[in-house]
Amino acid sequence: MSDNHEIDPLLDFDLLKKLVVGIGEVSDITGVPTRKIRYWEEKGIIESEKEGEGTTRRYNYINIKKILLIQELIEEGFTLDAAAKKVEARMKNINDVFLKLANTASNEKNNE
DNA sequence: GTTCTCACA
DNA sequence: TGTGAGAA
Repeated sequence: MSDNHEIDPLLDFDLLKKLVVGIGEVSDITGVPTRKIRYWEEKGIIESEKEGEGTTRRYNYINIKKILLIQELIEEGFTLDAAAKKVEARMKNINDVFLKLANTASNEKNNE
């Protein structure tokens, strides 16, 4: 217990992009059993990336986030489909907002 | 460690 | 909706 990162993962995009782990790690971190994760993926609720020639699933931080969010919603009583739908909508909305912010920023830049 | 499939609750 | 077990 000597790893005291003073960095904020949410602001370190390089770190975020390096956070691509196997299903075992994801299961370990999120507490969601590997079989559950595969089950969700089988249902089309989440997507994982197959790394190169291997068949093992790899998960980036977005997938992990998705798994965490869906798990929380399910624990709150939502069905799997409902939880997945909500998470999808939330992530899309967030993305849209940031795209608008990016456009606003570039517009102000061009305006000058 | 990972994958899949069949079966069961 | 999620798990157990067997096999590769």
